[in-house]
Parts: sequence; C-alpha cells; structure tokens
Amino acid sequence: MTVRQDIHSSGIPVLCQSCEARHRGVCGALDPEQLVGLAKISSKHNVEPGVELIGDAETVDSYSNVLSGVVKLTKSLSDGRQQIVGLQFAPDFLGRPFKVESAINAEAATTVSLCSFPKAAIERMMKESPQLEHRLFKQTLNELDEARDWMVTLGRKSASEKVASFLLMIARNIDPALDPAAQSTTFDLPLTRADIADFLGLTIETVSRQLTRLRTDSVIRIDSTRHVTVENMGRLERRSGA
Amino acid sequence: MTVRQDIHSSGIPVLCQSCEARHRGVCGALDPEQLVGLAKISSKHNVEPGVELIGDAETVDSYSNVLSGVVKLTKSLSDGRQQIVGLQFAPDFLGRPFKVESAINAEAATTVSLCSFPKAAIERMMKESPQLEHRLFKQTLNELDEARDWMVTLGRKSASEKVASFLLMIARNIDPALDPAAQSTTFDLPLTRADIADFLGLTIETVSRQLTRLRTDSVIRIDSTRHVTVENMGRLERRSGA
DNA sequence: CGGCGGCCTTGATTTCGGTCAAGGCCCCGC
DNA sequence: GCGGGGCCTTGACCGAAATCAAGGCCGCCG
Repeated sequence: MTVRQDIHSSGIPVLCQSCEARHRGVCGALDPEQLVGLAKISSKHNVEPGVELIGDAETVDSYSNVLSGVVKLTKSLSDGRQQIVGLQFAPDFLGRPFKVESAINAEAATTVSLCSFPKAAIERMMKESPQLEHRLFKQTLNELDEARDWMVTLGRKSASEKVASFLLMIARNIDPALDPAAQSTTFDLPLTRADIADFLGLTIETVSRQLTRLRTDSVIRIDSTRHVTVENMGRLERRSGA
Repeated sequence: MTVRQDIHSSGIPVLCQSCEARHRGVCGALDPEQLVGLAKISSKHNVEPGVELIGDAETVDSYSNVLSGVVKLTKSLSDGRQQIVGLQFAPDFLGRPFKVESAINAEAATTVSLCSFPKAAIERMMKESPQLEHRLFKQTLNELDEARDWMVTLGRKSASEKVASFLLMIARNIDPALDPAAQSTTFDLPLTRADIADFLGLTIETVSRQLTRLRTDSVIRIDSTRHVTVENMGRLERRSGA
C-alpha cells in the first residue's frame, strides 16, 4: 500500500517544494526519503554570466541541476578557437558522471540559478537507485540526439540556415510550453553574438549580417540587441533548412 | 544459424565464447545465466556495404552488437544533404533505447558482422539488471563525448585539419591496441571519399585534394585508394588542429 | 558631462572550399 | 578484348563566409 505523500507535500523538503527539477528533472526519480537526504547536502546558488562552472574549486566535485538561466558547454582548440557543444536549460542536469576530468568547460551564459550536490553523494544514490541512473541515462540520450542534430547543422547548413535554426531552437527551449503551431513568439537571446557564432561555427560578423537579413525580410523583429520577436514561425522554419 | 546448448566451459554459450562483446562490449555486464538466455534469442549475421540497418523490416525491432566492420550513422536534410553523425566499431552496441522511431539511419560502411537481439528482450533485461543499463549508459556517455569532439571539428577546423583528424580517429579505432606513441601505422579506410566528405562536412573533391596534399607532404602514403599508411603520426597530429 | 570599453553593425576585400567539368583507374560482365 | 559504371583525382572558376577596418550605441565611472 503506497502512501500518498504528495497530497500534503508531506516529507518533501522545503527547498524542493516548488522546484522544477522535482517534476521534469532528475529529482523526479527520487522518493521523498531520498529527497530529504539529498536536500540536506544540496545548496542553491546563483552565478553571473561569464563565470566558469566546471573546473573551478567550488564545483569541480559537484553535480548541479539548472534551475533557471542558460549554461553553455564549450570545447576549445589549443590556438583558442572555440566551439559551443551544448546548451543546458532548466531543469537539465549538469556534470559528466563517471569521469573525474572532462575536456568540456561549462560557463554561465546568462545569470544562472543552480542546485548543487556533492559528486560522491549522487554516485552513491545512483548505485542504490536504478531509477536515478535511468533518468540520467535518458537525459544523456536526449543530449546525444541534440548533439547529432547540431552536427548536421554544423556540417551541412549554410550560414543563414544556421542562424534560423538557432533562433528556432532557442524559441522552443526558452518557452517549452510554446504551442508548436504558434504563429509568433518573443524572447530574450541568452547568448551574445560571439556566443552564437561559437555555437554555429561562424564569425560574429556573419551572425550579425544574417540576423539583419532576417529582420529586413520581416521574418523577425530585433526589439533590442538581446530581444527578438519571431513574426512568422513558418517562414523561420522554412529558412532553417530542416 | 543454430545456437547450441552445450554449456561447457563455465556455462558460456558457444556463440559467445570468442566474442569480443563479451569482454569490452555490453555482454560483459551479463552473468553466464543471462548470457545463455540472450544467446538463445540472438542471431549472428553479416551485412554487405551500403545496406540499411535501421528502418528495414529485419532490424527495426532489434538491437545489435557490432562484431566487426564499421557502421555509419547518418542524418539527412529534406533536400538530400547528408551528414554522418557517428561511426560504430566493434564491439559497439547499435540502437537507440527507449524510442520506437529514431531520426537516424544506420548503414553498413564495410562488410559488417552483427549479433542481433529482439528489442523487447534487451529492454526487459535492462529492467532486471541495472548493470546492463549501466554499461549502455557508459557507452552512451562515450558517444556523447565523441559527438561533441566532432562538433568542434565540424564547426571550427579547416578542411585540411578535418581530414587529418579523420585519419587520426580511424587509425586509433581500427587498431585499438596501437601504441599511442607509435611512429607509423597502416590500415584500410572503412569509408569511401563520399562518406568521408559526409562525415567532415566537405565535398568529395576537397577530401581528395587534402589527401593528396598529405601525400605530397609525405605525412601519409596512399598505397591504394582504400589503404593508407601514416608515415609520421606526430606530423599528422600537428595537422589535425587539436 | 565626457570619455572609455564592451558589444554590435556595416562595408570592402580576400580566401577557402564549393561547383563545374574532364579524365583516369579498375573491376566486371559480355 | 571491349565497353560501361563506380569511384577517384585534378584543374579552372566562382561564391559564401572570413578577414580587415571603421564606426555606432550604450552603460558606466571618473
């Protein structure tokens, strides 16, 4: 006979009660008891844009849930060329299990709110709770799908298709509840032009030119450098190559 | 192909006794009893280059281990542009868990030998044996790392760096025992020029030109169109951008 | 207020890789 | 042997995006 905990939120830590990660994120795989245990050793904190999240003393030994904001995962060549290899939105899980050192850097692209846990604690819970590992496995499979989608964009799309694809992806991630059939939508760009360039394998100038072209063609409005309104999702999709 | 039941040598099925997947592959996560169960419903078969592995009637409901050869994973845009998003070598596991339909195509790049299992059986075993899921999780994490490495190559490297990186990757995968410090090595290219182009986001002509350049610069020898000898691994590495 | 620095846009020019075209090599079947 | 097709190479030319360069906008701080 299962106890119906959720009716009175009985047993759910205050910290977690309104947390998105408990629903769509990895914490959804935990029972109230595990949640209490984890909440005791977790800490919530905010990070400003530009701050490194992996590799600095504070977080090298921890995993995190992204509660809000956008984290960029980057890789660099020795001569400084950089490529963004992933973006993490709430409620994604941050950190590479089973590896001490990762060749990937993580950096806050916007102001980011994180809920962090000691690495050891998560790995212990994973051993005890296959459900948790299962949840992480599924997120990893999704990230792999996304990475492969972007490989197509990087390898085979033109600059204008890349920028259109990027806007489409952001629109869908910033507002996950967005009606797929919606005609228009408006949002803040979580990335600078330089970041967008690093994401798409382009230069800043090319990104800027393609954005102006989308504007002059009335596919988007650029309300301010960081705020965009998509006038016509259909036309944007058609320009994304797909 | 008949799977025999004579369970000698500590209960390991004949089919599996000399199988690489039992050591480095996912079958290493199974105990002899599970191995016997799986062997009963598994079938070994060979596939010729060019044959689709996912999406055809035979394999849509199955997972496979790659026992030898190379499988390419591709994605296409609606207008026919194609990108290879992954290569699978022995003893990789083939198939996307937890999803009926994948937007990815798999095709034999060389003659490939597979050991296939019904999808349902694997998913049942995963539920019962967290070790199996764990092993698949780890392979997926590796594939994600590889995908992200290739994103850097696709987004930020020049044509000549791309071709050098490709040769390096193949050399390391074809001969996993290769001493990392080895000066030279020789191998068959598992891909045609067209495949290499689809992998690197280039055209056939550019791949061909870059290969000749590596040859005229004495970094490699092209013994025949499909067989290459790397004369100097160090120089090849330096040309790969890294 | 005025100057400075970060971020972005726009224009002029260059270059890398794509496109178009021709031909070579090799296997295979007749 | 001969012809055809698949695969690869090479050359000439072209164009998309990079590079180089200049200037605009805006918030911040002295």
